[in-house]
Amino acid sequence: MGKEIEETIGTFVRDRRKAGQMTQRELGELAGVGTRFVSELERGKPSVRLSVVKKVLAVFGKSLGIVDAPRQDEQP
Amino acid sequence: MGKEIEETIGTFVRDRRKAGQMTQRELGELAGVGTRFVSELERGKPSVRLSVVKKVLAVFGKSLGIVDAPRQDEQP
DNA sequence: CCTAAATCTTCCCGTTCGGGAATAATACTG
DNA sequence: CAGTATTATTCCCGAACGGGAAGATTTAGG
Repeated sequence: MGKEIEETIGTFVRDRRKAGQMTQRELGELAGVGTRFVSELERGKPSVRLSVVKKVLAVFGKSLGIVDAPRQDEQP
Repeated sequence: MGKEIEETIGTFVRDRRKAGQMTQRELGELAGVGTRFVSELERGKPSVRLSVVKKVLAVFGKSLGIVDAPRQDEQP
């Protein structure tokens, strides 16, 4: 089935951060969040605050939006 | 400029809830969250937990996803 | 209008998030 | 390998979330 949004966000953030040659600390400073949060976010921590996630995604020109829920019976 | 995601979520949830003839309490029970949270979510509370928002959106077959950030200089 | 339902607000309060620092574990590089 | 940079984990702790209930306020109907 589809990846959870937390995993999607984590993967996205890590990929973009690496693509930009940034360390977690640098990204944290840019986003105005702590390094521990960046680490946990990238690893898919399930319960995070929307407002803090937004700050990180904003660094990459992204935000959150409402999308169709992934189907339960999807093919891998 | 573009609506903030919190406002978008709030409006979406309220519209869909009304369309389904539900009260906030009924929606809360369906989603497994408190009525006060439903109220605050619908009114765009900025700092909410991703995991709890997901539970509410799931009732309507929706989830959250990464989208392009709304431009700052957009037309209304 | 008047009433009842629905929503909003406030309260107390347990839970947990997130910052910062320190430490451990992992990944790079020469 | 060794030595270092980066990342993960743990700790303490203040801040904030979210539940439930009670009380105000708004809305909807008759």
